Amino acid sequence: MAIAERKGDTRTQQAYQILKSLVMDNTLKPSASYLEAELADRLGMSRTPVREAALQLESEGFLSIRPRHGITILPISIEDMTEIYELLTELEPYAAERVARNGLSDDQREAFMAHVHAMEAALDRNDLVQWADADEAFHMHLVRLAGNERLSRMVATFWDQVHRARIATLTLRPKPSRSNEDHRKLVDLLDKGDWQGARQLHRDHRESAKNMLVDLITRHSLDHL
Amino acid sequence: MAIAERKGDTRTQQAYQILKSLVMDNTLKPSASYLEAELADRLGMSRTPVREAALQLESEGFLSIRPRHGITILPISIEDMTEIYELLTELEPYAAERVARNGLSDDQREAFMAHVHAMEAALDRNDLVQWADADEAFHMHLVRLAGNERLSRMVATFWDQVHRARIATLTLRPKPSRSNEDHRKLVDLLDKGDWQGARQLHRDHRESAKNMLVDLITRHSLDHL
DNA sequence: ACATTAATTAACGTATACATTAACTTCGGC
DNA sequence: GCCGAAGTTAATGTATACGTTAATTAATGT
Repeated sequence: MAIAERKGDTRTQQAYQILKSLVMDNTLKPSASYLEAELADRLGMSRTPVREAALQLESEGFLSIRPRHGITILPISIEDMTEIYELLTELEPYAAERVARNGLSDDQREAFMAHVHAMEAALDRNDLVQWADADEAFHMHLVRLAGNERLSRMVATFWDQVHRARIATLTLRPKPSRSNEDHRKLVDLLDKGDWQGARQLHRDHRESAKNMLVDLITRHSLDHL
Repeated sequence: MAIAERKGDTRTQQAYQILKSLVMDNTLKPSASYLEAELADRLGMSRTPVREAALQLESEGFLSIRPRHGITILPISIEDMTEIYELLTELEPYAAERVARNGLSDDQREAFMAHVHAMEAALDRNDLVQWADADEAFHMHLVRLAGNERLSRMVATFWDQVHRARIATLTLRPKPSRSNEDHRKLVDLLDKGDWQGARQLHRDHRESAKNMLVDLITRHSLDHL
């Protein structure tokens, strides 16, 4: 069944969005291969926009186009996770520092707190997927406020790349109540303009997230998600 | 005149490499627009590979594809420079830390020193372009040794993006002899495993490079290179 | 002369056609 | 029964064809 048209104007953009979401929500399976024609069929368009979208997604690390083997969805290895989390451990604390240096407007603090509340509410409901969404929204809000366009795009891509792994490990990890606290504290430090504190707190936060995840994946032998 | 074939296997890859170098060496002028057909002609191929390459280059920030206005080479604004240098100021010191933590093999130190010597020799000859090349090679060597593939790619793209601006300002800036010293010192710290020193030194190095360049561009009203 | 609208053009987005070539299959030899 | 070579298939890379639509020009009315 062809998937409904999407807002994105050109077919190439549609293909990009749809394919990316199919990869991220695990509809297209990691390590599996799909032919251009196959995907084109599925999206109800010709190979051209699919190819263009696939090239894009390849350069962002979601899949690999191999001449006779089709389009292969790349599994997420521990090495990938490590690389990405280590970079996020540098980049997000930098964002936190920047935001703290600028201070928060009322609206901005509101937005942060809205995400924190969403996280807490989701956790109360035991809705881990919602929690993960709110968590991601919080982090992206932080990064966007840093005011560096390229930083935002990079961080967004990294989060997208590890999205599958995060979701997959959601039920295996301990309840992230500690994480919620951290977020509250961070907002406080940002608000106070304590950039050193904010940077350090967020760095620790990222580092323990990394350790937790890598550990989890190793212990459960979940390489190549 | 069509440009000679290049090693890259597929025409799309060729187009990517050639277009990128034409942008970087200022053959395709910033702010100027070129039609797909025009570029295809120039490269002696059809629009298809040119389009695919252009999409790639657009996502890397080298140009912008606007429906009826052709492919526009993006000029480098002060904001771009600032964004990029600030990110490099985070990312490269991180690389320095990683490398220092691992220590240097003999080969690795040799490679570093080769680049330092190339920089010094170029400076003696007053060959600023060669100096800039060696400088870039040094930094890329550092980043690659950090062992994070994604980090290498990001940093490489950033250097490529500001390449034009670096070259353009080369003759305006003071002789970079201080910079050469810094590089020597850095190799020393990396070798000794002093990761904190290496990180700090390199951070300062990056920061002053940023300030120098931004200052230069502002003073000479060179926005949008 | 200027503005508004219609007609024209041409660049792009997309589909399709086609040649190339790697993968697979089949067949024959050992 | 297994290995290798020739033949076949099919997926890709690339060119090209084509319809759509924005920009431009022409035309008309005031």
